[in-house]
Amino acid sequence: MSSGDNSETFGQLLHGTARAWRQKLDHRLKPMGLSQAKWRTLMHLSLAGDALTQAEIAARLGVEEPSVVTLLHRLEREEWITRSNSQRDRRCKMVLLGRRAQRVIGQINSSAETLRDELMGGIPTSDLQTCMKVLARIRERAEKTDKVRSSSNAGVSRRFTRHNGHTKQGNSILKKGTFRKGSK
Amino acid sequence: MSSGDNSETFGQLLHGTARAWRQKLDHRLKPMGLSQAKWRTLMHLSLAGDALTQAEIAARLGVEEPSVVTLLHRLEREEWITRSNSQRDRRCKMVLLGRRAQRVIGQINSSAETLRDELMGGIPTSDLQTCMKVLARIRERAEKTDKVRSSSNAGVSRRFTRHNGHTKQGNSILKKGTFRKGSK
DNA sequence: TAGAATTGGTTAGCATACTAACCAATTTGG
DNA sequence: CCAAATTGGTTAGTATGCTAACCAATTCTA
Repeated sequence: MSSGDNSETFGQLLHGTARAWRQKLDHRLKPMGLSQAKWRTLMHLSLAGDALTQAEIAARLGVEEPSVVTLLHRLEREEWITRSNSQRDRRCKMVLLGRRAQRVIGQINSSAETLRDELMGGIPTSDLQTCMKVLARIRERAEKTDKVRSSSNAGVSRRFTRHNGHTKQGNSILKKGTFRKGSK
Repeated sequence: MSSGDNSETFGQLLHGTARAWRQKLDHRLKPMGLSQAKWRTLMHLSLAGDALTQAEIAARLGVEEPSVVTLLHRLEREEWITRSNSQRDRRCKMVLLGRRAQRVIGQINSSAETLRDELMGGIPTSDLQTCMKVLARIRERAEKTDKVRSSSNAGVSRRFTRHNGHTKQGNSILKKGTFRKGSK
């Protein structure tokens, strides 16, 4: 019981605010067939002005790659984006804004911007800056990986678990690990 | 382009911070078989010190009732809580902390509190207060229902859609609406 | 240059939250 | 008192995000 034990925890407030904002934006973008997640993806593609790989998109969105896969599937199905194989690296798929997106991207962004202004308008700039400073500091700490104490068994255990055995091809040799935990 | 066009939008920062916090807490609570959503539910039950209805829980968590249903199912399956029918109101289910939860609730809360201190420690109290003030103001605005302009057709359209036709019993008469949008 | 490690992408399975639509029970207004 | 409205809870379907495990391609290294 050290710091914020007033009526509401800082964490509650933080999450509640983020949730309310997301909900509001989702609601505004819905008539255009979008949502916050989709809009953010398109926005980053638009900002980049160029094709991006899925890994780059994941990094910019701040989410994991598997999450991006489904997201891009939906965006592709609705023809917001196009995916093609890279020439230089056959592992990569290059993601491009489709025509449909290019046409309405401005309108979409301005919706998000209007909301931003509605929500933050009238709040003193210095307060906003303080707030952002605090948030940035908290996020920075939260993103630091917990000291994991991986002393004894590092990459050893759990090598034969296979909780779902979907070995598409008949390979019988396990490739072992490939851990990739704190990628960055 | 009025307010926050620096390197990162306020919204991005807000969501990123909330996400990082949640992830971190989930990670810490995982060894105890919990997650943020579950922990918050147990915490509110513990604070109340008494049985709560599902609607009350939803309100305190700040989520919709259908979300609570699944959440409570999981908590019940894992024996963190108990549900029983209310005597006074046969519609209600009273939710109680199970023994398992009562035993470890303190430990769980202190985990969350430790994290809170780690993330917010060293930040000037006045900065934190400014930040909370800003967040509260933003949330308040975001939670206000968008003026919906429901002038012409209010409860009329979309009455025969039935995108999923799961009429458990054979009733052929539609009960129509029961809208309940901005309940509070 | 061959094997190991890394990197990009995917699938399966799960957690969390939503909306729309529904039933059952209770309250309310004529 | 009875019909209408409201309230508590549920189900179906979907969106978004995660981790674990995997394949294919590329890069690194001994």
